[in-house]
Amino acid sequence: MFTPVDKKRAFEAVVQQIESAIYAGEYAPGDFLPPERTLVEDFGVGRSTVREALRILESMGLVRTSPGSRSGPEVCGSVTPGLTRMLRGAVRMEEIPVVDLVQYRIIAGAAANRLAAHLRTDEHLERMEAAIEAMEAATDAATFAAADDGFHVVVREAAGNRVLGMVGGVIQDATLDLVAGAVGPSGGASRMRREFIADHRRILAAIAGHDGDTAARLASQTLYDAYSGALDEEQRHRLAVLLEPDVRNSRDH
Amino acid sequence: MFTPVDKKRAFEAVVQQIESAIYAGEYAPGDFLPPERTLVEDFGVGRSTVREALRILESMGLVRTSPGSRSGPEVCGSVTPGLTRMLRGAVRMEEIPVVDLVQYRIIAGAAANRLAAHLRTDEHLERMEAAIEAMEAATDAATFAAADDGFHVVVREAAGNRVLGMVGGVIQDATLDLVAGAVGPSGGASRMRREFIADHRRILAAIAGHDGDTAARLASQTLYDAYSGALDEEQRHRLAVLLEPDVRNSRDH
DNA sequence: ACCTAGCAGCTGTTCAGACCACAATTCCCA
DNA sequence: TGGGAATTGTGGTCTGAACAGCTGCTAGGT
Repeated sequence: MFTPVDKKRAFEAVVQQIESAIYAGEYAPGDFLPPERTLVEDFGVGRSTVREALRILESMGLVRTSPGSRSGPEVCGSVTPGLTRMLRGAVRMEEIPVVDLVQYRIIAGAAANRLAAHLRTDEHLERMEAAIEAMEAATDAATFAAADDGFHVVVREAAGNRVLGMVGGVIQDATLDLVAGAVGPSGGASRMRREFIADHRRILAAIAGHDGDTAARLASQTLYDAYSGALDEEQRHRLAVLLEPDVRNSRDH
Repeated sequence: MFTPVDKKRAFEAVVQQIESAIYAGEYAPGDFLPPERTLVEDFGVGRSTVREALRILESMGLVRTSPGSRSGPEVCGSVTPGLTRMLRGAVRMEEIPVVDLVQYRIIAGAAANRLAAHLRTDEHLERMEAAIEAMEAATDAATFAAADDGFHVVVREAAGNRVLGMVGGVIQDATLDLVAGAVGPSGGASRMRREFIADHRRILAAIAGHDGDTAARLASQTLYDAYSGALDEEQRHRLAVLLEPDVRNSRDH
């Protein structure tokens, strides 16, 4: 019946006020908050309180501070770096298994490719083609992974779903080092890499042909092939469930 | 050629050291960091620097501080609440169109139901049944929406994917007021509500029968039916794309 | 008139010291 | 032996100060 009374710490109240102001649109990305010393007067708190609040907002990716500015902390638009950082931390804390990330990529990737097949413009196709050519031209694993990254960015952009785009980007960033290690172990063994590129060409062809089913299926399969090597049997099963429709209805109960 | 020199701020170095120590397992969840004043001596920095670092770690969900403790900041076990909080803020700030949210719910809901059909336990089924009964017993729209919410929570839990669960929860919260307005306009017109409940029963039956395909298809259709009334023709098309496999390959190019 | 070097002011960053509120611990007295 | 009061260590807050970096203006020279 009783709601727990929130004994707010001062800096939390400051965080909430600034956060609300940003979410309410009073400060657009690129705008500047008042300087710290002004915020001290406005909020009626001490300097350290304001600074701790700003540190929190900065770690959330809402604002950015840089010395020498004449205008105060800058409100920045993208929160994704902070999200990526925290997600990586969650993975490192073993709070989120890697297989969950891969599974999510398969789910979201299939949907994004399906949507992209319906909604893509010719400009998207050109950029996908450019990304594939960058993959072919890559000499080291990092560049290759970055090019692959670029391809999927364009796909998500073509899909036109903001949630899919934002979350997908974060998950992709968090798994970036995985794909680098999985597909291209630096020099040699470029067969897997060529196969990987060929997969992307097939996906591109399906998207170009407005064939959402094929694009989704190929994208899922390619992701599965790229990551399955690093997973054990039970984890692979959890991924394989997503690849093909069930053919057995209420059989294995 | 030259890489930008990273002029670290003092508190960032402190954050990194503590963060690494936690990730390295030197501090297990439940352990206590040294008190602030001790950290001041260890790092050779001022108290405010240590405090700003602790605020960042706290906003990431890694540590938790409470006044009066005799042991210092506590290392938290779960980073997920912080991640969820930040994701929720990001969704709010991005001003994501409603159709994108619904589209995402269809995508993620289908996948979650498919996975749940394979991985659910009997306990999950009981809780889903309880949620449906709560929907039947609901008298006002808010309670009804909350019960529906609870059903999907169990489904995501049964699906066993942390990312899907977390993102799905945030998006569901963002659309909670929508379903309340769409399905049950308070009193009267309970036909739509009964149909909605019947849909959930069918989904539950499919999950109980390990029929992932049917569960996914029903879940997508139910969501579409619930929300499509609030959308215009072009938006409905973007949703309908996800409902059934393409039967037309490279036809409408 | 134009350009440039230098200066002043504002910004964030860090430090030191002090005080308060709070909770756990300890100690003393009934 | 039990309970309450004093102690102690903790986080939370504030103040004042000094420093470093950037910006924008200004004064000087060309």
